Amino acid sequence: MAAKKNKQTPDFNTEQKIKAAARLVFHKKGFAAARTRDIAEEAGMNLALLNYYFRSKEKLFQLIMFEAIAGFMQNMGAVFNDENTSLEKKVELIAEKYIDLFIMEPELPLFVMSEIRSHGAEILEKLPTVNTIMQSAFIKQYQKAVKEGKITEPKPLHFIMNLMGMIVFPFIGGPMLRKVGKLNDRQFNKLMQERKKLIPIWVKAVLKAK
Amino acid sequence: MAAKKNKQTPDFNTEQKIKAAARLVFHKKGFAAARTRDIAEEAGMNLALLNYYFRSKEKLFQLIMFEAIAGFMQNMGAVFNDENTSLEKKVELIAEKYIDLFIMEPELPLFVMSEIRSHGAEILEKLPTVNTIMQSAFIKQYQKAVKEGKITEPKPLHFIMNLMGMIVFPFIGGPMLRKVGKLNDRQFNKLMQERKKLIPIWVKAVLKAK
DNA sequence: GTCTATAACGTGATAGAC
DNA sequence: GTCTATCACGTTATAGAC
Repeated sequence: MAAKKNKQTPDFNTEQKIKAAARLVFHKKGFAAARTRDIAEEAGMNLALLNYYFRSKEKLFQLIMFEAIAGFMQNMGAVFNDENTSLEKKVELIAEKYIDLFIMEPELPLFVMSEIRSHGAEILEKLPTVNTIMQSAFIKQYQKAVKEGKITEPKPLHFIMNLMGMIVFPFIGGPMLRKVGKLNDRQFNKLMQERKKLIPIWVKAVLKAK
Repeated sequence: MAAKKNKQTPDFNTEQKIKAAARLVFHKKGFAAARTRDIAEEAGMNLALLNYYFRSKEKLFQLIMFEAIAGFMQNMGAVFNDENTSLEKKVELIAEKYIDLFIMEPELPLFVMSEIRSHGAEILEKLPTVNTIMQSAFIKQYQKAVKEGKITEPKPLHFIMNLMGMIVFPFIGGPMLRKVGKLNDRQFNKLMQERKKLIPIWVKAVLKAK
């Protein structure tokens, strides 16, 4: 605390400003379409600063991408592997955490999926969770429930596709859905809030469908 | 029929070759990351030909984009507006047509969604169906079923999100899902084939969930 | 119609003054 | 640390020979 440093830009320094601007522009346009000049302008400063702080567009992108992936992971991993929560509870937690995340950063899902398409393997390598999902507590619980006849669809992958589809698609198709339903941002977000409660109910019905 | 023309490249002319190559490259990389040189090389010919036939990268892209959108539409529109098929039948038709389409062109959904993000409004204007969905026979049937107590969720938009999410997400997240489930292309496509039958069943369960 | 060579331009990155 | 000016390079597009 004490006294503020007597520098020109006190609280949010330029490095943070550039990073915030980079996140915005990269998420919105993707790596290839984003121009370093866009980012500099968005940050309200000169292009040269970007290279001064981050060396290159590529380096800056890696940073933003890593944080985006980390955002995806921190939710997933812990929930999936917790042996002390039921399958139902896990679904509730995943729906709630992801929808909250995507309401805050609506461009995140499409950004990550698009960049995986381009940079493919390199990015997927950085997702350790991806390799462990099929051994998680979640999967074991699912398979147990199948054996006990509580679930009709035997393949957990179908279930994951359904759950993630219901959660992610509205954000991927956001612009189109706003147009279809003539929704403004507030109305759209309200729908997403509803889905936090509804998805677990729907998913439970799917599990017992036949 | 008669005799073939005595030209060098008989059946598939260069224009078609370039278009096919452009579709491949644009779908895979998106507009910004795609280079005209990539397209020319993919078509097995020189860069100059591309400009000779299509004037510019932008023009060629517009063409590919338009066809991609048309692919989306021709399925949608007719099915949604047919007053002589039941709600259940419509779901079956949509699931089947879209999954067949996406198995043939797996990059299509992510391509269209990504480019809508970048080019936004301009592209959505070209989707007349988008504006008419909420007045379609499909929606009227849905609302009627809600009134009759056959459906618990009153908002058709939630239903559309769920249906499209289940259909589209596996292709959007294809690379990730292959990794998660350690699936090769054949196994992945087999899963998608299964989903053609399963999605209508699941969706029916969702409609009655409470 | 198809090619090679090159022009015209946009973008990422750096030099150097302040 | 921050700016302006500029370089270096890759990419789109075109000119012109064949």
